[in-house]
Amino acid sequence: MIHTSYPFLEKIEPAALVFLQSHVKPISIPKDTILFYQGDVCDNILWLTHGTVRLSTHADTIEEMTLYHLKAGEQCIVNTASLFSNTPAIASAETLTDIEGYLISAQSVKELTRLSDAYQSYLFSLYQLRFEELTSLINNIKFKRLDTRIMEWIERQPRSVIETTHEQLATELGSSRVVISRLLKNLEHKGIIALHRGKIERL
Amino acid sequence: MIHTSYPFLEKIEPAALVFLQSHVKPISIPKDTILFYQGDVCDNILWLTHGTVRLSTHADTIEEMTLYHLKAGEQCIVNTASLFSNTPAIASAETLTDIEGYLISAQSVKELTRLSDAYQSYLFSLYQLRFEELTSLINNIKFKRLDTRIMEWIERQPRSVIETTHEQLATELGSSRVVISRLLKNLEHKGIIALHRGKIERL
DNA sequence: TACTCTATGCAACCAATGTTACAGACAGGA
DNA sequence: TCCTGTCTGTAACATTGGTTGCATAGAGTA
Repeated sequence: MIHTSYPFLEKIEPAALVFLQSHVKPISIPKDTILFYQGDVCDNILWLTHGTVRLSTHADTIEEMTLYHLKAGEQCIVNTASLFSNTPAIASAETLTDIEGYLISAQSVKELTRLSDAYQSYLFSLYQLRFEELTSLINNIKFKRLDTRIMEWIERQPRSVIETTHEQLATELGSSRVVISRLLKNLEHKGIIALHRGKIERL
Repeated sequence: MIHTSYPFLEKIEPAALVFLQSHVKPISIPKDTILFYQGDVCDNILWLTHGTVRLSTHADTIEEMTLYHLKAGEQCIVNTASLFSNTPAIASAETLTDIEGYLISAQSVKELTRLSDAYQSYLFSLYQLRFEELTSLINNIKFKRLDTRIMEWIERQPRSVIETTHEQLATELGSSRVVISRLLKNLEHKGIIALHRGKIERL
């Protein structure tokens, strides 16, 4: 039996729900696990109920940058796109926390899509969300300076004391540790933030 | 009566087809027309049957860059996303050629989505396509040098003699004319291309 | 031909970001 | 306490791309 906050479950058709109950598999995965690599072809779908997953792309080099974060109630679009069109995933997925959720096989997901309009429109709305986020990311990368992007990132965080290292922020924004440290120090001099070991404090 | 190469029409349900025939409006629009601006809320959908439309974002400044090109048989995702969720379009659309197509009102599109599974999966596949393109664009902007991006752009063009100005290529790639000219000249010195007025020749 | 508009070339300079290399500070465990 | 790994600070330098300003070349037309 599924216990989850997935939004489409509220509207799901009875037949689809019955189908689902026998075709999902609960799963727990520890922090810092790679779920799939950019280039893999996915053959099942993760429904995340607890925790966070980070999706990132990299080019030929080691450099990488975060595309978006997957949160509870969301199905990963990269995962979905790879599975449905049987093509290599265009990003890598890595757990940022211990996570819990359900696994659904490719076959079951496709069957569910046939059975449930509610599920289809859920997928559709997810695509729209990610599409907007990616476009906004392109705008940021292309037109905004890195210090501005750092500030906006800081302001997006829920708490004023943010537990992160400069290194982590660097991979999040697709930059290097040294550059981030330098710009953070500037922001501190301007009195906008305070820096501590492993923490950034928004003032 | 609709005459078009839209792929989902081959599989469309009879009832949906009947509905469609009385709810689309043929339209012709000249070259270099803005269809909508970034920030507008779209209230109808364009089905493009002839010509090309360019979708571009800009930040606060005048700088802009091309997100993707819309071709015959494709429905614009930015248009769709804005219409369905009633939110501002995240990009601007401009005709690159004279275009022909059909206009469908917001209401009719929503009705069509209810009536037709074929249409739904068409939309779905379009989202996947654009999603992959955007991710790849992010990768290019972030990790590739401009001369590489120019070369890849040149290689994507169907003919070896490409009719474009440096200025046009600059807005396509989100750069400036001077920089593009400089890098093109380098590529010419390396014997990769030849430059003529208004033309770039791939060697 | 002369005029004009557009496209291209080029030089000098600047700003943003990345790289390399090293030093010092903090925290936890032996 | 000492040791070790991690995190942060900082300087010097390289590179990419953007900007400004001007010169010149091609193409069309009066």
